[in-house]
Amino acid sequence: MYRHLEHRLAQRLLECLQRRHPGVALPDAVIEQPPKVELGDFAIPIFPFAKPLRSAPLKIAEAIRAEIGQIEGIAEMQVAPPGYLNVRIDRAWMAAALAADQKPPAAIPPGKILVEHSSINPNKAAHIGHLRNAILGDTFVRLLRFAGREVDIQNYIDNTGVQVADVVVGFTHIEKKSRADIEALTRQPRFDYYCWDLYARVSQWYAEDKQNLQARLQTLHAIEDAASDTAAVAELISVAVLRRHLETMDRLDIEYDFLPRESEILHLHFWDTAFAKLKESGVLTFEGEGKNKGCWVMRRAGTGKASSTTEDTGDTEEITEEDQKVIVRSNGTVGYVGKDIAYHMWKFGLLGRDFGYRKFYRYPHTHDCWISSIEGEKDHPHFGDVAEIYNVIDARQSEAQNTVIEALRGLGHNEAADHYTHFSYEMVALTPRCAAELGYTLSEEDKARSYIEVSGRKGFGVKADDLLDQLIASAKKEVDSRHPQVSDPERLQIATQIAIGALRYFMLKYTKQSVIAFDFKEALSFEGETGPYAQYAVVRATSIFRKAGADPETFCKDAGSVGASDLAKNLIGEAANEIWELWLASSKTSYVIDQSIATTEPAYLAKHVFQLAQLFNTFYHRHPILSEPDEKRKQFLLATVAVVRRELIRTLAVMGITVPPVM
RNA sequence: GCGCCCUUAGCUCAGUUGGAUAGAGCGUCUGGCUACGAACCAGAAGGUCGGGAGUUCGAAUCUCUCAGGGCGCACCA
Repeated sequence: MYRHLEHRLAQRLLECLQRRHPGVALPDAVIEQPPKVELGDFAIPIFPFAKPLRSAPLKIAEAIRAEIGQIEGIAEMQVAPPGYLNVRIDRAWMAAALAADQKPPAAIPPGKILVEHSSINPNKAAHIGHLRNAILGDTFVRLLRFAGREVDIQNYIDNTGVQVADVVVGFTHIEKKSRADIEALTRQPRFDYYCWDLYARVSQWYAEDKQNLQARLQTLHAIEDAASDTAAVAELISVAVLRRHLETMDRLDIEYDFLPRESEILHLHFWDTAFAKLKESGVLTFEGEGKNKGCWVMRRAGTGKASSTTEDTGDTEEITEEDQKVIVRSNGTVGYVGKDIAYHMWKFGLLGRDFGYRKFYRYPHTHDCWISSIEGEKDHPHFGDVAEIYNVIDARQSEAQNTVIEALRGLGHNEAADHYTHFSYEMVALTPRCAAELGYTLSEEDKARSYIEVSGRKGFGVKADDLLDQLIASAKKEVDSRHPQVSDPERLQIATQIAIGALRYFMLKYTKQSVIAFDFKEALSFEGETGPYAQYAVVRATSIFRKAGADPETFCKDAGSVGASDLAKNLIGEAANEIWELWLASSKTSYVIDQSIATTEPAYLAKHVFQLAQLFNTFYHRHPILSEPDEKRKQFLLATVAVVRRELIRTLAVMGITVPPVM
């Protein structure tokens, strides 16, 4: 509702000014919130209009106030020095709409959106860095779906790269395991943990003797031949680890629709098709000399002149060696960026080829996750060919991402490039204290740092499942002591919901560009600005209704529970400001979700959820509800609780957080 | 060397398109449970928004500059 009113206000303001001053070019009106509720609900700074209208801000504000006329949902306007127009919402009108859960129609842009996230190398257990990626991506998907968009979720699997090859080397060269041995191991629980340790050992083994790196090269080469035994082993390992990753993410209610794999990009000749187009369009040039002799290269993103300033002749200008990105190596093999270009052409439906598909993993509620395959099943959903994409990939890969975008531009697909968003975020590192707790010896230099980067190669990091286990155990202890009368399975269920709430909120409360310095103490906290804080507010609200013998879901819909006159009586006036703030905050769900999408910043939603919960807790303490003697007043207070509860549950759900019945 | 990002309270971070007195959480100190559950609330202390210059009616926010930190810049992914 808040969003709707804001739009209406902006539109009417513009109309009013245009009527008064026909033909004058005016800046867009900025609508913000006043620092205090006492001042009003919207504040419009009039200063930007002073110059073009050659008049004092206060005078203009006064004129608008007098001439804008009646606006539905707006009660009054006040001019405030030095030049604001403060607008008050018609509180009873807004509250009635909110109580009835009215949703004004919003224009939904057409076209499907593809969100790619997680994309964990299938060679070892997922760690906290991967959790940040998956939680950001999954939350963004939920934001888009809340806004009415159709979304496909993809998780790109690099199953033919060095990382998988390294673990294969570990099994075959260090542990000398047979294919049957490995197959047996993959059936063990948490096979990904086994690989985590083995991967670290392999890195160690390479460091011991550079000759050992020969094994990596041979293995890497053998994997590319789909018929080889090595390829079969790699497939065995990568599929088993991938399955573990899906299980881990499933614990957090994170699901995928499709898992495109690099092996299919290779074997279904996506690259060959892309390569031909890239050569034809001149995006790729062949280097005849220099250090990149024999390679096909393109200009690295962000180097050289902007494409718009180059002459239209399209001559392939010389790219200095420094600015060259090798796409095809001199031995004829294609690198990661090249495969990514082909993949992204496919995403936008620009390649003219498709994957084979088969079912891979079934989520509860009969949702299937599909995986790429060479042959594939006859009937399958249609993937790719989308209007917009978001790639949740950490900030370190921004240059590679931009190179892919530039390749699309070079191919003439500007529209696709414009709808390609690198959803960039910073890594999760460990505080020195946390690293020490994990048993790592730190150099003096490291101790002085504010954070230390995790390293899969060294086996240095916090595994996702371990963190979840710890969170659940910690929450379980609390629930056990608070609710001894509840059955153990139920207590575990509650503890799990709390753990997920804590984890997801923790990963979402930081803005994307902030490096998270991970610390168990903070991550395991259930107090203050945390998920459980918000969950607790809902539990309290639910509890009130339980004791009142009413259903919070239907309370407001039941006709006559709270009449318009009661809303007005309880909401209008200075004394009601505090409760009104709570209603106002509850009205902002769509507004905040729009902002989060437009800025690709889920933290904005997290902040809002916390603020709403905080306002509710304050209200809760100040206003005893069940003991309220005035029955009409009591009904109003209950309606307030019902509305806040509904919006908290809604916004938490967008963050992937559910609320237990008690906690 | 080039490119991107960061520097706000003791610590960890918000601060949306430049707007009214810069905000949270944690920690510290002081209070509040005969309960609509204290995983909570009230209050206190704590800030030259890294330094400097500029643009503007107005700058934590934009520009320039200096200092400090991080991350990229492979025929790796």
